Parts: sequence; C-alpha cells; structure tokens
Amino acid sequence: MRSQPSVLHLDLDAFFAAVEQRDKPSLRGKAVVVGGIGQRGVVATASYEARRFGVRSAMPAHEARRRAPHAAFLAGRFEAYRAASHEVMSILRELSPAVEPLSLDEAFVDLAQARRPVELTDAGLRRLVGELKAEVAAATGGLTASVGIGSSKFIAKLATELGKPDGLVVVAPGAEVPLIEPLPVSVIPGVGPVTAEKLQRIGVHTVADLQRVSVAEVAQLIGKAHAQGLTDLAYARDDRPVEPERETKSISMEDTFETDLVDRATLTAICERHARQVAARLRSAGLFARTVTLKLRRHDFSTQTRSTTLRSPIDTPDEIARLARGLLDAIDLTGGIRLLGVGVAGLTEVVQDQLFDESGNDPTDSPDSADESGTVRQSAAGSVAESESGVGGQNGAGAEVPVAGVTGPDIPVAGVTARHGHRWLPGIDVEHDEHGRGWVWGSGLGRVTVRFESWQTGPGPVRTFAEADPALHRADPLPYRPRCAVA
DNA sequence: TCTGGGGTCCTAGGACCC
DNA sequence: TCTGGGGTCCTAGGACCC
Repeated sequence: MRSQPSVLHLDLDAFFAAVEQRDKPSLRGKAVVVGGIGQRGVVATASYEARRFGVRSAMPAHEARRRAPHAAFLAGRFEAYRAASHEVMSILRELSPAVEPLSLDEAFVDLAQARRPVELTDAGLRRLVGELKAEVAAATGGLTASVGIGSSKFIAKLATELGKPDGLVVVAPGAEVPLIEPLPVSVIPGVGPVTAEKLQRIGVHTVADLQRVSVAEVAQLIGKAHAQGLTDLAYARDDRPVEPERETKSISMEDTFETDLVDRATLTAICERHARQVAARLRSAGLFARTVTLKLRRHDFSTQTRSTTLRSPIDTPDEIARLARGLLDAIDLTGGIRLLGVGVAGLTEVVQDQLFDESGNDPTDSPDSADESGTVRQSAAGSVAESESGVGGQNGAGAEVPVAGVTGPDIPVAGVTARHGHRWLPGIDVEHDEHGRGWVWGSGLGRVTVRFESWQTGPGPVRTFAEADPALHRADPLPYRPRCAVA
C-alpha cells in the first residue's frame, strides 16, 4: 500500500446503455436495457432509469422483461462501445502512461507515474478529476464517469463504487481500514457468492469479522492462496501495481443457443466455425497456441471442458478446427447442448525452431499426417481419440458450410452482441436509401420498424418496411465526432 | 422459459522425471 | 526390498470479474 492516494479508478456510468442513449435521442431519459435479447439472454447493462425497476446486470432476460416491460431492449453494438472506450483510454493515457484497462468501461491509472506533476491532495485531485470528466464528456458525447482515488487498487475501486453515478470519492491515507470494516465481506474483490456463503458459515459477515478469524481457518474453507489474499485485503493491505501491459493468456469464442442442439453435424460445423474465428484472432494478434480447449454446457447447465496440448504451437484455422473437432467427436451429446465454445491457450509469440528433429514421431510437427497419427496424449482422465477427426471424418476438411444456417441465421444464439448475420436485431444501425440513418426498433412477421435518428439529430420518426426491402441496409455505427456536435 | 461471453486465477490429481 | 519426495507438466473443474 502506498502512503499517498495515487491510484485512480474510473468507471463509465451504465456504459453500454449510455452510448445507446447518446446515439438514440428518443431513448434519453428512458429505461434502456442492453442485452436481454432472446429467451436465454442476460442483461449486460441497464440505464439508471431501468435500474429503478430492479433491472440489474447479469439478470436473465425474462426477469428483466417482467420487471420493466416498457423498457427498450437492445442488442449490443460493440463497435460503438469500443470506439467510445478508446477515446476514454486515450484521455487517461495522456494523464499517465500507467493505465490498466479492466474492461471497455473501466481502468486504473497510476498517478505516481503521471506525465506531469499531480498534486495528491483532496483539492488537487478534485481539480484534476473535474478536468478529466469534462474531457471524457466532450470526447464521448456526454458520457459520465465515476472516479475513485485511494492508496491502492482495492480502495480506489471501492471508492468509485461508493460515488456512483457521476461521483468522485477520494479516500485519504489512514482512512482505509475504518472505511471498509463495517462493509460486507463481499466488497473484497475475490469474494463472490460461493465464498461469501462459506464465510457466513463461520460467522464472517463483515470485513471486521474477517479480521477476527485466522488465515488458517479461512484457508480451510477456501484454499491457502486465496485466504492470505483476502486477509490482507481485510486490513486494506494491497500492493498490487497498476499494470499497463498484461499479456493475453487465452482466446476463446462461444455461443449459447436459443434451444439445445443435439445434432452432431450441426455442432461439428459450429465447432469448426468457432475454431476458425479463434484462429483468425490468434493470427491477428501475431500469436501461436499450444492448447486447444472445447467447452460444452449441457441441457442441465453442467459444464464440460476437454483440451489437448501439442508440443509445437499452431495458428492455422485448419489445425485448430481439426483438434477442436477431434475433442467434440469423443463427446456424448445425449440430452442436448446449450453452449459450445472453442478456445486456445498456452500462447507464444513465435514458433520455436525445432532444434531436435523427432522425425515425424511428434504428431504436432507434421500437420499433413496428423489425421492418422494424431492421438492426443493419454491423460489420467482417459484418452481422447483424434483419429477419426481428420480429412476423412464426419464433416471433412471442406466443411465450410455443411449444415444449412450454421454460418448464417438458422441457429439463433442468446448473446448480447449484434453479430447474428442478417437478422434485424433491435438496436442495430441501419441506413435507408431514401430516409437515411436509423436504428431497428423491432422486427417480426416479415416487417422491420426503424426509427430515423442519430446522435446528430433530435428524436426522429418511425417507419416500417418489409424485411426484404432492398433500400434498407445494415450499417456501421456512425462515428461520434465532437467537432460536428458543436457545428 | 431460469442462468451471456470473454477472460483470469486456483486447486486437485495423475504422469513422469530425478 | 520398502518407501520417498520434489518439481513440472497436463487435464478438468470451478470461483470470480466485468
């Protein structure tokens, strides 16, 4: 822990919903829920107006709809969120090079490494944050942020939470322990529902309660490493540095389906598509992977993972798809699958030269022969035969689109994002040849209703078209440009 | 009709090596 | 002949975070 309040934490308020309200003037001041599309969706972000009805992040879609039936439920527009996030992160990096983003809407900044001297007094910090918030609002079209400042990451983040929305809380050095003692243990990062339940069983409800039990006793419940960490945090001891560059450890893609899938050919095609998308991200990051993981969630919500580790790192779509398919081939699909994902780990930047040639004994070194030799290592949990997953396998190497709809619209998924091919999901951007820019208000029965407005306009008119109307197109989000807003 | 998607980190147990 | 321990790598599962 530092002796100065030099860790700043910033969190954009109701971020996704706020971007939607910026770009959709008719929704300003209204209940907006991002996510919650489809039967199996969950809420990503609710506007403060929607929160008044009890809608919360991670709430199942049906529950959110029950609580706020009148709210606008929108699919996410991640390109727009990424753009706004980039603006904010740039502003923070102008302040200090030590910026650690936690997600699109959140970051830590180390003020001790600021590019210019920062006065770490209450008055100095208030001035600084005032300017920061004004810059954020100007660059993003009026988004607000909450800021917390303290002597550690834990305290800064907690301070942000206490001031939401549009807040600023500075915790003075020495005030940390009295601040946290009366709060529930769940304020400590790493204490989720399960750990909180376990702690409750030994009479620990508040942070002060946690101070009273020994590390050994906590370790009995939740493991050694975790216990020491939590105990330290209970005394506000936290020396975790702000880390601007954290390397990627894994890359994955997954989908939850609107209805459980049982057909092996369909799942195989989805598996291959995920594998190829993962490979594309791997390559664009300039990385190679040694481990490929298949993840499934069954009808009863139980989760299963199967993985394979190679001796040499790979990055081609074909290899990753082949391995993922091999893992799936060994899995019993009885009962139905609600989620399927493919991921890679064991990432490296360069493929090491094969100094010792194992002359073909290593299945991973010769992709060409992989389908006959490629048994993945025998593990304690049983072997994973890969031998049928090659070119001669069920869907073959050429299985780009072997099943109708797998790359397109016919397998609806439950996610939050607007990446469902052609479907007119609520909230997405469109352009009409005659009426210009707008967004999808709703669709169904062969019709699409569009509201024609953008951040540049006031609330706009609504019109309905045939889904197949050739004058109606999907569009990229209209970039927000501060200068145009002034004009 | 409950329960997303993208991650990180930890644990436990077996294989295997010295 | 009995009993070992440490260390690393790997797999599977789970808690947690936003």
